[in-house]
Amino acid sequence: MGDKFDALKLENQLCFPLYVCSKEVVKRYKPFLDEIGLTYTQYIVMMVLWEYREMNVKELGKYLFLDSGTLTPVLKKLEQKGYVARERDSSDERVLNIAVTEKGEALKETAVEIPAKIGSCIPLEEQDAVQLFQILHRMLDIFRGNSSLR
Amino acid sequence: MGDKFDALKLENQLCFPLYVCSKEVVKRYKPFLDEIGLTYTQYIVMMVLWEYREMNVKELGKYLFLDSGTLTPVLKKLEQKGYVARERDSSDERVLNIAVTEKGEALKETAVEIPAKIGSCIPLEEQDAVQLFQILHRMLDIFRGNSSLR
DNA sequence: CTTTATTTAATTGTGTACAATTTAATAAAC
DNA sequence: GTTTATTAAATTGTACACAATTAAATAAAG
Repeated sequence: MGDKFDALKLENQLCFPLYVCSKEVVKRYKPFLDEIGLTYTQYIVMMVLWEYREMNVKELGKYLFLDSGTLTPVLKKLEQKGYVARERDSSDERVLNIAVTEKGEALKETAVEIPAKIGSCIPLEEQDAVQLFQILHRMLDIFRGNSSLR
Repeated sequence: MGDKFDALKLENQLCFPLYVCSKEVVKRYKPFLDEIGLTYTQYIVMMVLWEYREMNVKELGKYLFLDSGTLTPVLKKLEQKGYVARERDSSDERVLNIAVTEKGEALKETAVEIPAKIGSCIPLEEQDAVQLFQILHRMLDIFRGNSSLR
């Protein structure tokens, strides 16, 4: 029937399955990311840079919803691995530009195989997957402040 | 049009918005959880214990998708705060039972207000929220191995 | 009964995440 | 031109999250 504490039950939350599904899906990426020696966070940073070639830390943070406290060590690690170059902007020394290196560009050729391999990591019917994709992207737009995109 | 690297674009991923939305929603819980002095992880542990009163670490981990490396320090913190009691099982000393204390039970009365306050943390139309809830719970069931529940 | 295998938590090490502060550089105000 | 405010990264501190290992207890096999 339900008592006054039903609202506190885990099964009635939207947040909890969101939190768990996110973690579980990311966890399923690991074997594939291990093959190219990247963590999930490093991977999404590289995805942005593969697409845009160069971006500063602030822009990267806005795009990925991560702050400098998270990005700084991740970018230093990617620099160590030789996939990105970190260089201060010549016209504004506060800005740090991150650019893909040739080695980083080469990694893209291996990485491009990953999304297909990973398809089965999200155990949903095609229909549900599409629905989920749309709803989450609508939410993302709102978080980005682009709610006008409907 | 799209090139051979389209699969690597962030906007084409399902995982990324899942990852971001999870973090952003949890972040929006913070002001409310601060009021009762709990972190999100501590909160979901308490939610299980408020419902079941007592559970051992292994069961708790299965329920929350967390391992002892995460739970041990969280449970010690909750014990410090006086909300739970940690006691070895008398019939099997390997098992650590976690039980809500009276103080923990008292906290429930304050916490019950939280879910309602938080409603607006997920910026979705009612219809989308219901859809999302159903899809994520289907996914959760599969992760739990209960795929037979349809 | 003793050796071996399994199970449960705890521990260790690495990598995020994020709030809050600090530092340096640039811009704005005076 | 100097003071003041703002901005961008880096740093610091706290709290997960998880893989891998360890330690202790129990169960199974011999």
